[in-house]
Parts: sequence; structure tokens; C-alpha cells
Amino acid sequence: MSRASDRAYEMIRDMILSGDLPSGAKIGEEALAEHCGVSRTPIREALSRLEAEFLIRRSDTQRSFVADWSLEDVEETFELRGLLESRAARRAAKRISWSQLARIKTHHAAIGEAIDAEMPDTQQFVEHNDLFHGVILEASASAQLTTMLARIIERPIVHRTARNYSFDDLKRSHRQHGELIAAFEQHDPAWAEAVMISHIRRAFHAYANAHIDQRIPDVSQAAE
Amino acid sequence: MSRASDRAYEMIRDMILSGDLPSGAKIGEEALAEHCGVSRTPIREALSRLEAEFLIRRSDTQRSFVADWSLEDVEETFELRGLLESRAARRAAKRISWSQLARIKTHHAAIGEAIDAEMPDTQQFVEHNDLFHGVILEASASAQLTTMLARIIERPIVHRTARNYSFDDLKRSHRQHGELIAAFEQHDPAWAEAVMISHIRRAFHAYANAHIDQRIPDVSQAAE
DNA sequence: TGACAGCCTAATGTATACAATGCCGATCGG
DNA sequence: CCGATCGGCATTGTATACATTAGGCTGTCA
Repeated sequence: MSRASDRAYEMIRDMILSGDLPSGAKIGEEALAEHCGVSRTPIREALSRLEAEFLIRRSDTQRSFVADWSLEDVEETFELRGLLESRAARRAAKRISWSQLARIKTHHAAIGEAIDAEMPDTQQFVEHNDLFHGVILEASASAQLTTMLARIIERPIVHRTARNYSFDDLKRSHRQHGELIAAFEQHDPAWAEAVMISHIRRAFHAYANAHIDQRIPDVSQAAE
Repeated sequence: MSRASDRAYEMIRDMILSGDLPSGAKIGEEALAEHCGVSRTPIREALSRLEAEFLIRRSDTQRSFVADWSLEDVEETFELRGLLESRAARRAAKRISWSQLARIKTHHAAIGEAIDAEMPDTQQFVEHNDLFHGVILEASASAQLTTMLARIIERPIVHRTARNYSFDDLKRSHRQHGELIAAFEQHDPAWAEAVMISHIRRAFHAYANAHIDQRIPDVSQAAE
């Protein structure tokens, strides 16, 4: 990630995720270029990627804006993610290797440690949660599924989900991971798929409950 | 969108689909720029889009090659498409309006005419087949599903498809469309979803049978 | 006073020059 | 003769200047 366009991509993405760039804000290439300390060329490349990931949207005349997410959009995202990730789990159950299973158990254990502590270690939870799901994607052996999911997971909602988890949510998530492992050990596609659907569904409701009567992405009360 | 990069995109895509650029061929930006009569800037943009649509693959050092599609890759594509399009059908069944239903019936009738003729009118078949599926996507009311599917389905691929369809294939496709309409009229999500899965699945096997003991020549042979 | 038109500004699209980086071959040493 | 390393060459990454186009502002006319 040493290329300028990659750095620009991460900077802009972080600005959106952190709320520095509020929903609906207009994005000028020139301004971003100056802010990121690069020229417009890598900025344009970064914007393309962000558009593909639905973090920004473009007007009919190619002006860029930070995407604003309605609750319906959020539910759509979770629906799509559940669809793709459950299919990945199904494929993974058929193909997962012994070493992949071993790795997934390692991450499972790490997550267990993270939430067994007095104060749950969210950092460690998120990190190994990503790795856990990453192994499933790898085992699914579908480059296309992997690519499509990668574009969804970068989304703000997915990113913020873990923060909204209660302690019970974290434990339930961990238990579902355990059940996924059992399904993988049995090489049972239907089981793995069902658990994954449930897993993602739960994540959605955790999110929805946390934002029950709020307008969704207004993290940024302080507009510049 | 911009004119030069769009033209470049279409030109390169057509070269790939027509086989002028064979699978695995190396793609140089400079060479393409000269061939398309534009500079490298729009070429790079076109290559990004083509990569997102899996028509181009990039090496670890960003060299571009025409993607080579194994039979497994093709099946993956059909699997993904079936997954997304059946979900679109399910959503559409719940939401489709009377006027959308009317439009879909119009296209259904047009397809019927196209294949009832002495010589099937593939042009008309493909056109209204696109519109038929387009209405379903519209009725699904999911921008994200729509966008993702747009990246999977390349129109020229669909167009090429009709040529590989036997007369019976065309008639079966038409009958399945009729069943989809029935499911929509009943607003029966499960029914619509099931028919769509079957619809896409059958298309895959039509493809597989047509290429049963051939090395996959290129993407343009993919069937719907 | 309101609406339309034309210019002006600002933003995006494209071209080109330059920088950095990977690839390949040639040459030298074992 | 084989392998490794170094250097030139080809290709991609970035910057910048220029072209084009959208959108706003203002002035004028009804």
C-alpha cells in the first residue's frame, strides 16, 4: 500500500468513516488532492474504488458526494452480505482443508480470549473476526465471491457493527462461530449456510436496535 | 460519462469478446491507447472497469492480461448471477406494481413473437429479454443488487448467448418467463425465486453442454 | 419583480511529460 | 555450462497543463 492512490483511498475512506466528510457532502477532486498531498490522478483512481464500494455516489454529471445511507440501504447491505457470505460458507463447507480449519480455530480462540477478558478487547475481536471470515472466503475458493464481498465489507455500516455489539452480542457471535466450525468439520454445506445467514441477520438487528430511532449515519454533529 | 473513456472501454471489451485479444494476452496501456486513438488516461479508466467486471486480470505488479475463464470460473459466474437474480426476483414479487407487471407482459409477448416466427428473431429476443430482466431488477428496488448484477452481466455476453440457444431452449426460456409472471401476479416470493434459480441454472447447463468437450475459447461464448 | 439568457467560474475529462519500478537479457564468475 | 547479478529497457504510476462542460451569477427584458 505504498502507492499514492492507495494512500489517498485510505485517507478519503477514513475521512468518510470518521465523519469528517459528512453524508451528502460534495467532494472536489482538487480539494482532496491538496488535502492528501498528491495530484488529482491518484485521487480519481481512489474515487473510482470508493464509488464501487458505494461509499461515494456520483451525480449525473460526475460530481462526487459522500453517500447517505437510509435504513433501507443498510438493510439491503446486510441482505446482500448475508446472501454472499452464506453462499461462501456453503462452498467452504465442501472444500475447507485441515489447515484452514486449524487456522480458523486459532482465530476463534483469539476471539474467545478477547471477550473473556474483564474489559472486552474490541480491537482484537475485530481483527480476528475479520481473519475468521477471511479464511471462510479463502476456503470458498471463489475469486468472484471474494471480490464482491470485499467491496461490501468496506462499507461504514459493516465497519461500525462491532462497536454496537453488547457484551451478550459478542458472546453470541462467538458461539455462532463455534457452530460454523462444527458445520465445517462435518463438511455440511446446508448447516454452514444456515448458521451464516443467522449470523449476519443477528448483526443487522444489533445495528438496527442501536439506531432504532436515529437518522443513520450522523456521526458528524460538528460540520465544519 | 466521459466520452473517450467510454469509447475505449467498449472498444477493448469488444476486442476481448470477439477474440481479437485472446485469453491470457498481455495488455499494454500504450498499445491500446494508440489503437483506440486516445491517451493512456482514459485507457487506464477503462481497464479499471474491465477489471471490476472480471474481463481483465492484473498481475501482482499491475500488468494487465485478458482473463482466461476456466469452466469453474464460468460456473461460478452463473452461481453468483443465479444467487443475485433470484433474490431480485424474490424482492420483486413482493413489490412489483401493476404498471411494471404490464410492461413485463409486453416484453414477454414480444419475446413470444420473436420465437414464433419461422426464423427466430434473435435480435428482438435478446432486446426484450434484457428489458424483461431489467423490469425485475427495477421492481426489486435494490440499487445495490442492480449495480452488482450489472457488473456480472455483460450485455454482449447475453447477446452471444441466443445463438447458442436451440429452438427448444428459446421456448423453454419463454415458458419460464411465463411462470415468473404468474409468480409475480400472485406476489409469491418463494415461487419467483425458485423459478429464477431454475432459469439461470438451465442456462448454465445449456452453456456447459454446448462446450462439453472444448477448451473454453473465451467469455463471449457464455450463455444466459 | 420574476424569469430567461449569456457569460464566467469552477470542476471534471484528457493529453503529455516525467518518475519509479518491474522485467529481461547480457555478462561475468564459479 | 549454469547461475547470479547488474544494467538497460519497457511499462506502469504520478504530476501538471490544457480542453471541455456544467452550474451559478448577474443583468436585462417583459
